[in-house]
Amino acid sequence: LIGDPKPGSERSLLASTDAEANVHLIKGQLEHFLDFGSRPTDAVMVNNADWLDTLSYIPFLRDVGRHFTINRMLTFDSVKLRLDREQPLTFLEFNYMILQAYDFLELSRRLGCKLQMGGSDQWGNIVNGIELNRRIDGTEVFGVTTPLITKSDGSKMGKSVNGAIWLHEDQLSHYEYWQFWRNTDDRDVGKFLRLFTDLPLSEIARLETLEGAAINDAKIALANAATSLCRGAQAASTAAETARKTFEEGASGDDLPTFASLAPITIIDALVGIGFASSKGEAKRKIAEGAVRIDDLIVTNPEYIVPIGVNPVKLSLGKKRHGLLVSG
RNA sequence: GGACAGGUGGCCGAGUGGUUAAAGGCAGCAGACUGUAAAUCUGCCCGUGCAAGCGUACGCUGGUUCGAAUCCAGCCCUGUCCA
Repeated sequence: LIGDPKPGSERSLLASTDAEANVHLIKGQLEHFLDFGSRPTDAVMVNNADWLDTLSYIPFLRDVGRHFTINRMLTFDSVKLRLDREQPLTFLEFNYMILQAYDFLELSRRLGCKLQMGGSDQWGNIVNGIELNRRIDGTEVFGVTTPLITKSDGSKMGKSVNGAIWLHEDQLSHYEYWQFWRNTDDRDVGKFLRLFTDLPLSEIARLETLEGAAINDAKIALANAATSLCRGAQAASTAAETARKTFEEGASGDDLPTFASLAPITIIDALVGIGFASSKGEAKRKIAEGAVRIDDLIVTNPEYIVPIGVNPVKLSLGKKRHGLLVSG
């Protein structure tokens, strides 16, 4: 219910019911990668509300707060950035690092947790937790941080940046997820293969040597492996097959995004309906730019009516975005 | 509580009475070139409409004016310094 200070602005506060719903969703996603069972080596997911909710302010300040100096807290990046930019930082946000440090203390006490891992932006928070354990309990715990994953163009692979890559199908279909990896920048292919797939390193080494047009094979391997891992093998092969049909044969696969209509509709409504354009105006502009095709024929007439029949109609925006218009 | 500075489109940031749907940059989308890559060049980038236009928009609410992002008043919010 309290988040890390974001660089830009204050976080909006989540209602506790929303936070709870998020917990379930996150667990669902993690289950693709971890086993939450009862065996000794299985993963456990805990809720820090279990200990944070019952904290009393004054005892907490006396026991934990005295181990933190403001001087030090002000030097952490998340805080410093806000202050340097003359942006507001509320006391609520300022407290986040203390609470995260305290979480580590509780995890160590309750579950014998010895290691905290996170992105490099969590460095300060993790170090605070390590020190807190040492100062209060005299226990030795550890932290590991990894560099934030960036693309070769310098942009972060975060959920807040545009073109976010969503783990959950509701946010991004299997096909689009596959396409994300398929469209990886050449320079990132090797890195992503290592980070996001469990392919043998020898195989990755081989794929990395591909150059020129052949590097596309490596991208396909990346897309297949990454999609299998997160979305399942079935989803990966369907997406791959759809992509193959669509891009290599000029046909269309059934995993493409679809938009259903009962009656023939205008090309503009079709573009908006399927999500290729966010407004009618944008749809018109794209038509004027010659970017819109129906069954691979460029549509120049904004009044064009798309026939909706038994067979799906392929609607394309640009070279990469394809979808199907179906009856229904 | 006081003094000063500020709140502009997804973000950054110009703009101090009309020619401002608001310069420029970033991000994004499309076209050309390619390999469903990058770089580069070009176009687009509030909504609606075929269009003229209309609607909405520069923290909020009022006011002045033929006309306000721009002037005035009150309020809200932020920063810096002071108490």
